[in-house]
Parts: sequence; C-alpha cells; structure tokens
Amino acid sequence: MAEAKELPKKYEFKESEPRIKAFWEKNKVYSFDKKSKAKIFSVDTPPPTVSGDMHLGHAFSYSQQDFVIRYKRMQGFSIFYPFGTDDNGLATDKLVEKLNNVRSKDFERGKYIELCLKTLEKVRPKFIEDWKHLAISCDFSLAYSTINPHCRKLSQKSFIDLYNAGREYRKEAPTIWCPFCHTAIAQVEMEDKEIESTFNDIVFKVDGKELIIATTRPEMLGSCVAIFAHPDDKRYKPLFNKKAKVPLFNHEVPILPDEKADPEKGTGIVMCCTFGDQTDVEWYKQHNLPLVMSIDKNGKMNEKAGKYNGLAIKEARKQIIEDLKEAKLLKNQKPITHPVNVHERCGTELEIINSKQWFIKYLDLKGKFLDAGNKLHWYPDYMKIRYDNWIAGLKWDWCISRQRHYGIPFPVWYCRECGEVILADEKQLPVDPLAGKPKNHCPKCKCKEILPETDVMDTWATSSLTPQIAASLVPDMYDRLYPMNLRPNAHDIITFWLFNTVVKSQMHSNVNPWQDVMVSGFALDPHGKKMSKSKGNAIKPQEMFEKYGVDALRFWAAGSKLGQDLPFQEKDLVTGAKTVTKLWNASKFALMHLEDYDLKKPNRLEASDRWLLSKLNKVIKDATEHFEKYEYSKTKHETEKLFWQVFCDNYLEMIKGRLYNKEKNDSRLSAQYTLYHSLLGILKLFAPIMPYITEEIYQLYFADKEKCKSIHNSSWPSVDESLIDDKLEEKGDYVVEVIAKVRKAKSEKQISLGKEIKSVTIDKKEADVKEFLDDLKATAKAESIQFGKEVGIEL
RNA sequence: GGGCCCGUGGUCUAGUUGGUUAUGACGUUUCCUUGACAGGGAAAAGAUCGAGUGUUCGAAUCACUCCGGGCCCACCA
Repeated sequence: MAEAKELPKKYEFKESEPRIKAFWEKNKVYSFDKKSKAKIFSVDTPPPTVSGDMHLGHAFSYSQQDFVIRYKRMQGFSIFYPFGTDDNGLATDKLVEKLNNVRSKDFERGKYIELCLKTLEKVRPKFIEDWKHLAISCDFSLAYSTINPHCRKLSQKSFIDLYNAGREYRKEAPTIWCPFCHTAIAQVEMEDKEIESTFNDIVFKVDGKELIIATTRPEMLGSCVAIFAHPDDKRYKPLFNKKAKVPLFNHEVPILPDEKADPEKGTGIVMCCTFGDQTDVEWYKQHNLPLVMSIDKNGKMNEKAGKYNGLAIKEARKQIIEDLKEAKLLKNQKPITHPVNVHERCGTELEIINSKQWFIKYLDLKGKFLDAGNKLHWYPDYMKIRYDNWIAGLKWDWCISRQRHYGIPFPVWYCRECGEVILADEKQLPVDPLAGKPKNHCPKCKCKEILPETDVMDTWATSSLTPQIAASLVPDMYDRLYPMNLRPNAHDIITFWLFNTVVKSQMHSNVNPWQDVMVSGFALDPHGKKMSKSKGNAIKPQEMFEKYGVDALRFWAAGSKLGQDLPFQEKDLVTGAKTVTKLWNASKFALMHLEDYDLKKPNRLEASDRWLLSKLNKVIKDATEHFEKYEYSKTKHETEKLFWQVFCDNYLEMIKGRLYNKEKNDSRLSAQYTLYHSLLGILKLFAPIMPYITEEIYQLYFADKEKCKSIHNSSWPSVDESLIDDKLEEKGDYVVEVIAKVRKAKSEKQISLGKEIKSVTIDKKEADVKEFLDDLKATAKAESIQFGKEVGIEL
C-alpha cells in the first residue's frame, strides 16, 4: 500500500492515462477467459470503418456501450467483447485511392486488393489506438477485419448457403446505379440533395394536336415508352389508348391511365422513360412496357439517344433544350429546386440502369422480419418502430453485387456454354474466381469452359454477419457465444446494419442474432445540428482528450439518456473534469484518514455513518436497476448526486471532528469503517463511466486490501437492505438542513465557515436528533446546541 | 407527405406510471485563503416547464390542436 503522505497533490490525467492503459493491457484486465465458468455476456461490437480518425460520434456511442459492458463485467459475467473494423466497403476503397493517389480501375483486382490490405495494415493500428485510449474495454486480441481471410471465408460461405437455399438470384433488372463510382448501390446508400433544375413544358403531338408535358429530364425523351394521366382526369380521358408522337425523336408511344399520375403536378400528364425514377420502373413492370435505355453505365448518352450519343447527361439536357427551342417545341421553362437521389459516398446523381446483378430475395419475408423484431428486446423500446417502418417501406430485393475491384468476390463462375452458375467448393474458401478455378464442372452441361464472376459483394453482405464472425473467433465455443446477448448501435443504422444482420441470421439459422438491442443517440454540434466534416462543425475527440482527459469526455457521454441525441458543448467537459478532480481530492482526504484503518468493524455505527450507508445502499439499489435496463445516465445521475451533495458536501464535514480525534475509540473507527465502504462503493459505481480515475484511486489503496487486481474486475456493490433506514435518514436530512442554514447565516454575516461560534439553535427537541448532535456541533464549529423555535446561530 | 424523438432558468440537462417550495452543471453576483480540494468552498439571483384547449380536487408529467427543432423514410413528371 502506498503511504497516504506520498499521494501526489494533483491528479494529472496526462501522466496517469497512458500508465493505467498499459497496466490494463499488461494485466489482461479485459481479456476473454475461455476457461471461465461464469455466464457469458457476448457483445456484437459495431466495427467502425477505418477512415482516418475516430470522431466524436464514435466516442459518444462507444462510451455508452462500454458503460454497460463494464457494469456487466463487474456483475460477474464472462465478457465476450471483441473488436472489429469494417474495412471492406467503398469508404475504404476511396481512402486507399486517396492515400496512394491511384485509381482502382488501373489495377488488376488481385493487385489492388493487395494494395488495400497493405494500406490498411499501415493505417489500422493508429486508428484502433483511439479506441484503446477511450478505454473501450474490448479484448483487442479478439479482433477481426471484415476484409481478412476469416471474414472472406464466412461471407462467401454465407453466399453459397443462401444460394443453395434458393434465396439468391442473378437477374438483369433496373438497379440503382452510381455513374461516378461505376457500380450498383443499395436503396440504403441513397440520400437526398436539393438540386437546381428547370421544369420544361414540351410539346408532344396527338392526332396532329399539341399535348404539353412537363419534365425535368428532357434528355430522356429517347427513352420515353409511354405517357400517363390519372384515370379520372377529364382533360386527358379522351386521349387514353391513343398514340402520341415524341418530339425530336418522333417515335409513337401509348397514352395510358394510371392512378400514380398526379393531375396537380405540371400539366397533369407525365412521360414514362426507362428509367427516370422509381415510378417509371413500376410502370414498366405493370404495363409491360418496352425497355429503351439511352443512358449508359458511365452516365453518358448511348446510341438510343440518336444525335446526342456520347454526350454526358447534363450536356445532352442542355443541347436537347436548345433543339426543342429551335423547333418551337418548348412552350415554357421555369427554374425549380427539387430533391434528387444522390449517392451518399460521392454525391453523384443516381440513375436507374438495367444491369445484371445479384440479389437476395427477401421481400416475401417481411412478416418474418417483423416477428423477429418483436422478439428482440429494444432499449429504448420505441426504437423498434423505426425498424418496423423500414421493413414496411422496402421495395427492392437486396442488391448485393458491386462493380468494384475492392471487396469480397462472389465465389462463383459461370459455364461458358450454358451460363449455369458454378459455385466454389467450401474447402476452397476464401476464393477469388479471377485467380482460381472451380473444383466442379458445370452441373448442367458438364462443360469445362468457365467465366469468372468479376463483381464483388456489397460490404453489408459481410458486415451483416458480425455476430457469426465474432463468435467464430473462438470456434470451440461458437454455440455459447452465438446468438449473442447484445448489439449496441446508434439509431441511424437500425435500417441497414441492424436490419441486415437480423435478415442474415434469420435466413441462415432461423434465430435472432442477439437478445438485446441498445440504441444510442448522436453527438450533435452545440446548436443541435448533425456534425460533419464537410460542414466544418466536427469536434475532434482527440483534442478533448488532450484538454480534459478521457474520463471527462465519458462523463459527458453518460449524461444523455439512452437513445437521445446530445448537443456537444465544451463547457460540459469542464464539469466532467471537475468531478474527476473532486474524486481525487475527496479520496485523498479519505485515504489520509484510512492510513491506520485495519478493516475492523466497530461494535456500533454512529448515526451519521448509518445515515450515509442508508443513502448509499439506496443508490446502489437504484443504480443497479437502471444499469440492468441499460440506463447508464440514471446511474450516473444518482451516483453524482450521492457523491457530491451527500458524501462531499455533508458527510465528510460531519465526520471530520471524529476523524481528527486520533484517540483510538469506537466513534473514529465507525467513521473509518463507513468511509472505507462508502468511498469504495462510490468508486465502483463510477468505475464503468470513469475508468481511469477510479482505477487510479483503487490502486493507491483498495487493490491490496480487497485483494483484487483491478477495480474493473472487482464485483459490483451489492445492496444491504438491513442498512436502509428511512426514519434515520429523515433525522440526518434534518441535521443537514440545519448545517445548510448555519452556512447561510455565516455567509450572510460574511464570516468564514470555519469560524467558531457560540451556539446553534435548532427547532427540534433534543430527543429527536440526539444521536447526531456531536457531529452537528463539530460541523457547525459550535460550542453548544440550544433548543428553540427556529434555527439560528449565536456568534 | 409519413414515422419517431425532442422543446424545462442566459446555456445544456434531470424529472414525464399526475400530488408538497421543479434536479444538477456551466455562466452571473456576493462572500470565504476553513486541517481533501483555488483546476476550491459557501450563499444569492435567475424557469408562469414551446403555445393553446381539454381531462382532473390537482398537469412539466395525460389527451387533442398548433408552433419550433432534430433524425429516418417517401415523393422528387
């Protein structure tokens, strides 16, 4: 044990944090013990994307999940909390291109993936260091990267299994396409962007008469395959089933009724092109319209666009408007701003292009997924509604192919003769069909000529397997680890990561991937807006660590209710930093007086001590209940109140008289006993939230006494109901009220609180609070206590 | 347009199964160099709990309407 005299005057987090972090690593405080007989609590940690540095949103939500996991660890669970990085998607692809100043297109696939893996090896350790500094209590030796061979193998096996189960198909179909990234993307990767455009009234001809149709995309005239108006629209009823002549292109298209046409919009009649938008796709399918694609995969017009062939979309639009004007086929033009779907990664306007893609068929399973959602325990419960709404709004099967180099390849070849799919053998996995050959011949025609699939899988096709990926890090324990206990994630990814993970687990094993879902909120900027690098309002957590320490930031993160967004204000970190200092100072005081404490229990406890222990046990009880429901913020709130207002402001003052009286007597022992247990209790209650300062104090004194290597491996405080005493608390609370009035009186008289006074008068009978009077006298520095009608002091 | 969440002193926030003077922090003012603490301590000022209507003996808390903010989704001719 360190002598109290040697305690440094101040707590320096800059010196302390790295030292304690090293201590945890050396002592394997967070290691998963495979031999442990304790019940397992397994966590499907969200794998962050390696894309530079950890941002504040990460720090916020990972802290919150860590509070809960540290609590569970102290509750005695064997914690399975691995750490993964999700570095297999477009985000990483772009990062690698940027860092190496290359374009993936210029590489052979194998070479490019090699470059990606090399780059990741360089970048990843520094990236993970931020998480370690934040004191995320993962077992970092249980690590995966969603692009490593382990994940490639599992992801490809998932593909093969779902293919064999009839859940995957490859089809030429209208697909959301990014012309810039040159790949198909999923519904969930779209976002809205306000774009300025013009609404153009264009002249079609029916029986030689003019028919005016408004459009923002005149360049698609060549792809116009039909015209729609609402069935009840009197203006256009007479035209139904007639043919209209498309301006400039002069082909004829049918005029048809459909309820999706809105009489209020534009001229109330609309052209349908393959494909301008989602509605066009629906019309194309429902009305069996022909397919005329005039835009290619690079976002350029093709031969179907006639004289506009080869022009970029916007160029073609400009040109065609000019031509329409010249031909007097443009009646009116008004500028508008309208939302357009763009790719979230690059901001490019998306097109819908017919191309061959792999899909997971799941629109028929909506009911199953809703049931699965009902069986999950949602914290907070209202987050489930977002999940339900997402499923209700799903319109496309899950497109899992991407036309990129980087990613996990499909374990698939095609027969050159008949086109049949030839799957890789499971023993071959992971496999790159460009570099290898199938073990089997074409199952249909036995032909030996093969063509490899060149596409890679969507990153979500892999990251939706994180529970299985994590659990199989310890293969012999797979069945004890999967399904997992908890999935923590922020509310923005309920609709993809969370949902897709349920989808895969249900499809593969008919079970939910976890029991509980803990959904955290967002860290917002000081004005409540979303932070983003592009807006320039992003806060770097690393800078906050430097200024205030990790515990201060975690303390801030513990202040928001689960699921709730929290605006970031730097001043809030000051509060956390102050709490750390206060903990240090209060502990310094306590340890000074515990130097000669021998862990003995006194024969009887003084009233003030019993008063504190009663309050402490109530807080432990509440804090535990809240943590069980993942409500860390309530635990933090209760503990903070107990520590600051009860323990520091009053209790420590109340026992000073007894502590400084060095004669060995029972009343001093009572104070020491209570001080030991209450400080230890408070440290433990705070430990999940502020792991560094609590560990520091624990190591200075308690670790030896408690014979436990780390506070984070110690047991969560348990409630002693016998110590809860409401009547005694009432009396103690009254004494505290009196003390407050004494302070007020001294403050008003502008005298120091330490100033000795003659007497304190209280408005209760001696018998009512007799057992507290000695402590009251000492705290007020009064020579005597008088009994009267109102509380007051006499100098 | 739909769904969900939120709107509490200057700022951020607790409290929301309805019930005495609405929690705490930051900031402000005044005081205190007290034997844990000046990166401190004490005290004070500061909120008709977004607006309105209703239910009730009683509403920050329940219902409805409106206003404002955020997130997600849809539309986007």
